[in-house]
Amino acid sequence: MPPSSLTSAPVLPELEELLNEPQRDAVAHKDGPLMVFAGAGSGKTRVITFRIANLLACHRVPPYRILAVTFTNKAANEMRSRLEHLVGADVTRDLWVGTFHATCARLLRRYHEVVGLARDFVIYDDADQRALMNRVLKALRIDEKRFPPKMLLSMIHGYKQQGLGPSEAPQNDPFEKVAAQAYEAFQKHLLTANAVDFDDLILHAVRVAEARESIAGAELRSRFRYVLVDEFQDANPIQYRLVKALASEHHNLCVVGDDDQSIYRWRGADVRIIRGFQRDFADATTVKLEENYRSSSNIVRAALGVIQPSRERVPKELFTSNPPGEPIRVIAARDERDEAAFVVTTVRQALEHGVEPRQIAIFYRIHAQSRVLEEALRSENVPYQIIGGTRFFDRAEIKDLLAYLRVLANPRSDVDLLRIINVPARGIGQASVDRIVATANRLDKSVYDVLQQHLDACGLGSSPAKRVLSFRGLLEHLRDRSQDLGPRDLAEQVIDATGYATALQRENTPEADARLENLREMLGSLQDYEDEAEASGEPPTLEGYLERVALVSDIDQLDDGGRVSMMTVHAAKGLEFDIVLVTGVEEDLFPYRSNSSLLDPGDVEEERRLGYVALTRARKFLFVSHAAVRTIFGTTRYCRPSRFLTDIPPDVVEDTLSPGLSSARIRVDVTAELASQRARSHDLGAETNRLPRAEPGRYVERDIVDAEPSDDVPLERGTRVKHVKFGEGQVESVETTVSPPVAVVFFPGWGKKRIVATFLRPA
DNA sequence: TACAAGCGCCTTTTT
DNA sequence: GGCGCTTGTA
Repeated sequence: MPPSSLTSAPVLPELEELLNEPQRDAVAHKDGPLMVFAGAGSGKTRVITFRIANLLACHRVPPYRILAVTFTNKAANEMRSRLEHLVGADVTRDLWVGTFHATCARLLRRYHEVVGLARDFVIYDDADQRALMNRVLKALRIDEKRFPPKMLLSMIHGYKQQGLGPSEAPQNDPFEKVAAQAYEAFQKHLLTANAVDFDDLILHAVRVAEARESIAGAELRSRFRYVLVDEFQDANPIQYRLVKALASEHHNLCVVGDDDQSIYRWRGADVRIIRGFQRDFADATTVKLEENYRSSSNIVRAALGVIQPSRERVPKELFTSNPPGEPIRVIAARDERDEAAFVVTTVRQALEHGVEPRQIAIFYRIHAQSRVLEEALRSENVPYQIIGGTRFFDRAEIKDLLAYLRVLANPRSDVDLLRIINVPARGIGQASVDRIVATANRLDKSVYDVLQQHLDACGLGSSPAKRVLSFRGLLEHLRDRSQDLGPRDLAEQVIDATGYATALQRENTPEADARLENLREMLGSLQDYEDEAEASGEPPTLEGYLERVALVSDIDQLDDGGRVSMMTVHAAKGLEFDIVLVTGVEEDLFPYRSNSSLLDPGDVEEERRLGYVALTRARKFLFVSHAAVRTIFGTTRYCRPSRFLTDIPPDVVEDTLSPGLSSARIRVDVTAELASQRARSHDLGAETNRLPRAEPGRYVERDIVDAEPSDDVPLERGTRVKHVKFGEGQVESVETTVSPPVAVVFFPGWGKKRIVATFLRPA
């Protein structure tokens, strides 16, 4: 359809307030490649949903010809529900809205034979992959010490993201040769098991879509008249290839994103893809949304201060018409407990002033920080919920039950079968399992086939063989039942007939009770699935449930508004709150640096973007805290305030002391130090991100007591102090970024001296 | 075979 | 500090 035929159509009124006229035309009516740069808080999701709604409502594009891809289920659900509001559920039902993986899975159920899979293939998660890789290494006699499975899997992951098959994998050194060998065997086993991993979902779909000579390929390339991608800055190369292929016939590829919010480089996202889109599609229209409707202008300015030193960003001028609002509060705390005390006090005050808990969020860089915060909140009876963390479907008992169900759906899935062959314990030991697996490898059969037809070839003793036979009988029984039972009832049968429930009841411990409770919760999740399937007019099937579970990270967090939220900054992307508290804003924690590795400039850039994401989540109040001493992973370290703090313009900041520091017998004036650090960095203009610089081995591991000043006067600029050798002097400045803290003191007759604070006494 | 003590490691996380 | 994996012992 030529662009001109679209432009005469009307536009949904809601789009008017968000965009100026040329932007509106482009988003609502324009065909061809379209790229929308949407700054934080600028209404990104609104733009993409309105484009879809406009295509449906004003241009009469059939819904099944539109594909909208997201990265998370949450984003997909949200988009779908917004569209239901705009154009009605009966229209949106036929839209293709989903995550990359769910969309590919759906396509592959249709085109499975093109890539050699059966229709009922199963999806392996990370743990399944590890189990499979261990088996592959054993069979190939590869030394796990020299070639850690984790590293091989990550190399394979890399190849798949580049679209390289086993035969195309590089083989330049011995390591790569082993990796290529493992890759080939790994894929062979997946195929035998009729299984795919997450990367394969995309990769297989790309293979189908790119196949020049195939009917399926041609069909797929012309299937979608409009393809839209949300959060495009998170795309990895293979995902980009996929959407390019899917849009190759109609050229209506619309991508929406913000390179400043690209925070998933470590999992393959390549920010250069969004930055290079205009180069790849010379005829693309670019729209920039630069007005932030979310945050106070102080918050916007603070966030801009953090992102601006970034070197390679696409130029954008984020602005807001909102009033300045409250200053950003930067809190210097003594240690992580003191920081947590500050957080709790602040949250309580907000709640007492009538702020709803759902409007308050506490962020941290890594999960390990959450425990101390949790304890503090719990002791003060502040209701909280943790978003993310250990996932329901990662629990052992849930994975066990799922493994049973997956074996029933697809008996060839060896990883699942081996997981449950002796769970609950039924006397089939490692030795027996090894023999069965060796036989399967030798005959090139699945383990299930070996149990069925080649048990005598395993060379088992008579009593192990008897037990294996009884396990085989159990599986047969359950497979029979799976014919006439719904997924939920079948799962209940599994829990009973396998003796799993009995084994847990016999344990009679709180842990076992919790596991039973989790199993019941999973039955609830099966029930939900059945109800939903019936409501949408589809028959509930075991396969349907398994696919859903494989592609959903968690049972949807019940979003009960009565709790304060805690989460990592990564989990916070896409959310917004009136009050945000960002904790642990210290060098080596945020930006994060692991014990071993140095920060390369690319890492710092990504951490900087992460900082930008954190700050832009706040609407009205923003608190940023750092501790002078932090115990994490069992060791205590001295911490300097993050370089990002010095990038926040000083005039939007108000420095604050934590409860611990303001009541300390001696006050080491951290805030004054921070202020002077900030003043210095601003003298240097745009180079602010250079200060202070990360260096290896900076942390001193020492007993925490050393950090606590032994004196009882506030030690800050102007304080009169006495020193054993130099006599009386006056403090000029205090450095708390070194440990123990050091003061620069002017002693008449001696001049300026740097003195460790503990050697000073009040004059 | 099963359980317990010991070692080593440590982001972020969806799907 | 805590989890997962390995090794050692009953």
